[in-house]
Amino acid sequence: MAKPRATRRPAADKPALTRERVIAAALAEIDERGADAFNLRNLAERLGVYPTAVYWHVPNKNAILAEVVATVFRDVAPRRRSGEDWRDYLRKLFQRYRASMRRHPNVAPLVGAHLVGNLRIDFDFVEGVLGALADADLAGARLVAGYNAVVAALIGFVVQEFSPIPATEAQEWQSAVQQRLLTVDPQTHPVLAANLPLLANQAFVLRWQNGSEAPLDASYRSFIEQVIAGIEHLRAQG
Amino acid sequence: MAKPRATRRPAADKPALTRERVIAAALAEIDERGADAFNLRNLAERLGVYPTAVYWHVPNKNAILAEVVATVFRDVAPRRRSGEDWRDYLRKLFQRYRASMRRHPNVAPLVGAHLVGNLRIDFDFVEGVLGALADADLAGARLVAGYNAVVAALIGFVVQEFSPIPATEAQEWQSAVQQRLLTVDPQTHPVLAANLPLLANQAFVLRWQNGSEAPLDASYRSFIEQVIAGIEHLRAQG
DNA sequence: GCCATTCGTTGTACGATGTACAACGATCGC
DNA sequence: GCGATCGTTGTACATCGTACAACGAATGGC
Repeated sequence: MAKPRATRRPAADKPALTRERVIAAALAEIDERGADAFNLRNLAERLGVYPTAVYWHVPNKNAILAEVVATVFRDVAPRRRSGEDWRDYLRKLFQRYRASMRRHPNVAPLVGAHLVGNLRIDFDFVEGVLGALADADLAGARLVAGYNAVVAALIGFVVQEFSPIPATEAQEWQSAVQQRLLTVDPQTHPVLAANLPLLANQAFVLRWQNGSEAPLDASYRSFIEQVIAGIEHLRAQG
Repeated sequence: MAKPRATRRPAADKPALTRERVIAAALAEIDERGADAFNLRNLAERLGVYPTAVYWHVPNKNAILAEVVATVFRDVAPRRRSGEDWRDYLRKLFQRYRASMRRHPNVAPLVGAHLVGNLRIDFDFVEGVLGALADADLAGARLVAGYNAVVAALIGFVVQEFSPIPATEAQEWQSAVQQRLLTVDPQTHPVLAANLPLLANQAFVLRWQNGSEAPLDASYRSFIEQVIAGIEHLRAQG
């Protein structure tokens, strides 16, 4: 649907509804209210339009969400500089991906949930990763394995870091986790008990805030190096 | 809500509604229809009960979903055998986690989406990972970094591997991806183009089926070794 | 410069869904 | 036996996605 060959309404009073404006407004809605609370009526209200008007530009809600995700991660993949070390390229890619997510943390649950919308077949992204790994002398099955590892790691860490707590349960969740942590039994869980202060709110599963409020910067930096070490291991083996 | 000190209805004709039966039925519903299509009316129908009856045993829909996820991953963490190499322990944990997900692939989107429900503070799981890493001589900040890396990797890969395509769009999606792959330009995306046959349906973002239909066994096996190599790298550095 | 056509929006409507709430009956402790 | 409590029935409502039918405004052909 929608073949807007030219702006129809030159300048009535509203700035003319376009697919791009719909997506941009949707992203703004999600940023402000969260992905769960996102709905078409609020979106329409923001656009100053009836709810069903947006259906002219977009087939359905899911398409909007997919488009929003694609927008957030447009141009994450850095251009490959000739002669650039593949390690540096991966470092840059990981940092940029996380930076994009940090700008719009509320889209995190949308990214993790579906195959659809996972970087919707962004060939530049794929080629970026593959090119780096090819430079690391990976080919064939090892190239595939390396690629899947990088993508899984990249998306996995960041999605989990920034996935938000459902707003309605935020306070209860916070104190529930904190209380739970006080009940750790040093007999049955010695390492956890011994490292509680270090882990509390700084480790997956043991957090009560997400990456927006309690970013895992140090862990992520280390994670990138671990991923690279994993690739080094992969290329070293037969 | 719900302090069933004893089975109230001994054996009228229905087998008595309990929290456990509600969760089990919810899991069955999700297995059959997918997480998106899950709703309380179908759940109630399966239980032979009015929709609002389940509210006696469970506060709301989200709680059901969280409980379902917890059920699927109950006892994923293997017991730590004394003297067992930490590498072997991690290998086992990774394989068991994936096996659990494979049994109930439709819960994958629930796992990825929210902090809540992420292995809902299963201390045994946490202690398992921490214990293995402590055996690898990690402590302090490096222990935290290793733990976060392992959890992110573990959940990230498997969630993405098994996250299902929304059923309604399955066929269109499949052919859309396949067609898209035929348009790859070897000039701008040489590595991708050269490896298309290897990557098609076997690599993230380039798939049209999920892990239930096209499992990434080889990639996952390699991934586990890469994670371990990452940990080795972490312990080696200052 | 008029008019049929197409585009984009306004309105209306409906079915699905989560869940609040008030009966109401069955069961159990006494 | 009887009152309190537990668990279920039944009703109701607000919210949401989206189908569908007008309807008006810009446009291009004449």
